[in-house]
Amino acid sequence: MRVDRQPRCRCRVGPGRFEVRARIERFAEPAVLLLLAEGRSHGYQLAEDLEELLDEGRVDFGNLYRLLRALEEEGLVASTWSEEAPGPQKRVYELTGEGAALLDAWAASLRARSERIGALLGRYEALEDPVHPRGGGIRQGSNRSDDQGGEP
Amino acid sequence: MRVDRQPRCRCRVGPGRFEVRARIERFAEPAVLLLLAEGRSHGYQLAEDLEELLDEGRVDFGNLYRLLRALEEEGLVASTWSEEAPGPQKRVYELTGEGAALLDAWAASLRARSERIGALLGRYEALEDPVHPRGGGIRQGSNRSDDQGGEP
DNA sequence: CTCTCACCTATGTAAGACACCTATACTCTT
DNA sequence: AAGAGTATAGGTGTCTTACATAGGTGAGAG
Repeated sequence: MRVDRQPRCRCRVGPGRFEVRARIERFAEPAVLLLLAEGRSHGYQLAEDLEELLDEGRVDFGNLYRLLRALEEEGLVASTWSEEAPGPQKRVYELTGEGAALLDAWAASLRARSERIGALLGRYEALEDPVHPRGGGIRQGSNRSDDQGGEP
Repeated sequence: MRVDRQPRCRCRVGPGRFEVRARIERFAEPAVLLLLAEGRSHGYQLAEDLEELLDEGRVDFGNLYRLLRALEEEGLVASTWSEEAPGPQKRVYELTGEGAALLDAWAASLRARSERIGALLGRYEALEDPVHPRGGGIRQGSNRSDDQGGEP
């Protein structure tokens, strides 16, 4: 009964090798709002479009449907059960004015965050030290993890 | 006994007005690693530098110290109590080789994430609809939040 | 007809990240 | 002695989310 939870942000996959997923909290929200701004859609379809837009692994259906219902409760999206559908029932969502305003706020915040990331990356690039494998090298020497038990 | 917790990601501050904080999860970690790559430092000093680097509100000391201890436990940073200090004792941290490798991984992931944000913003800009107050307008009509109880 | 499978929606749970709060101790000024 | 600034640390509740499970519909296969 293996668990092997995928780590939320990062994990070490070997000596000097790490997997990092820089995730934006609640990033699914602006993504969904954008997709709905581009046109009405239903949960399952949104999940497929999100997969392409977010470029992460598979989207979690459970959380997506929860998000959609929460958005509706807040009046940011509105839904109706599709009538003309031949297949199983679909709850079709569309953006409200409030939802569009929230998308605007998200866009502004994302732009600002992107600039902050750029600033950090700029300082990272400016490091001239021998520090930096630049190609994912190992270089794990100088691990002086001794003597830190020496509180005077 | 007011609580008024600052919202984690976003909150509505009025009709059609939202405050959004697009946060990167665990963003303090690459920031701390970068600061230590630029030079050894101690917790309190890091907090001040982080404030400038992250451009968010005040940094939470409790979580920062917890992060530093966790990083040390993983061998990503190493600490010693400063001897020559005139003030109260400081635990001075420096980056290890493993820590530098993690910083590299973070940088790569942040770059990728930044591109994803750019892609989303590009599609956002491409919206030609009447949707978009562009100046934080209200426009909250069409909130057709009725009839969604009509499951056939 | 029944079975499987793809489509579509939904709830439960636990781990992880974090905002907010409190506590301790040292140093220097007033 | 009191107070402010520096420096480190532990506690806790809430939000976000990865993973698990469940139920309903329609189409095609056996």
